[in-house]
Amino acid sequence: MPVNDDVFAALASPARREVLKLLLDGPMAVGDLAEHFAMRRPSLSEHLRVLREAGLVSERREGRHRLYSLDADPLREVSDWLTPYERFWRTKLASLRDLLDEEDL
Amino acid sequence: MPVNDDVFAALASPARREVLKLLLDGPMAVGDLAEHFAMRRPSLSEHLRVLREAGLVSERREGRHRLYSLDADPLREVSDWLTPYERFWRTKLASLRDLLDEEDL
DNA sequence: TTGACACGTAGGAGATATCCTACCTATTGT
DNA sequence: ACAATAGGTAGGATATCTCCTACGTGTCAA
Repeated sequence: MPVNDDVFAALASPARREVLKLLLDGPMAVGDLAEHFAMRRPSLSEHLRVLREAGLVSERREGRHRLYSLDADPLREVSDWLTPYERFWRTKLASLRDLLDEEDL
Repeated sequence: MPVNDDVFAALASPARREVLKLLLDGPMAVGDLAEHFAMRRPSLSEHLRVLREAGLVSERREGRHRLYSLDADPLREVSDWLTPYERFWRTKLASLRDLLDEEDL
């Protein structure tokens, strides 16, 4: 139930978060993903490996392509991890709204 | 509005996530925080610096103590960042429920 | 005012991350 | 069968992380 360290570590890289974002539009082959990055493909492959090992993406072979798709379960765990912190920003928002309400007088 | 890279980088360390967890119970001095860790204090100071620069904690000097408190705003941004991924686990949960419903026949 | 306390900073060692080039494997089209 | 395509692996250079010890700074208490 606790979030695996690998998930937070995987999310620490902007390139890997960008991969996840691209996969929001559906499965994508490595070559198509690569077009969105300045790095060489082997570097992207490494990022994909990190994402795979964190359980954030999965791979399906389709002919000579490899389609990567989003696996969001670990992100749900991150969301759960955030829960105890919610009240800390809820109260901030409440204070702000109170402030705005006063302004409205 | 996008999450700063520093926030995800800060969250990548289990020690730093543990600090955030401890601060859920309220502001704490460095010495009290240190009791929960095997590392030496200078290492903890470094982690606190990373958290500070990510805007996740803030420091208040109280006599010769320094009280650290949680600053959850960046975590709200992480929560916002997660939003587009929600439907990916929502549908998973829905599918699971459908499956269970069928089992119940 | 002087010693003890609470922390931070400096600097360095070792591990890990991130990028690269070169090369290997598997699949497809001809 | 063979060249081209898609993508991974190997290995290395450099940067960054994470920990350490040693030391500096500010504050309090006697």
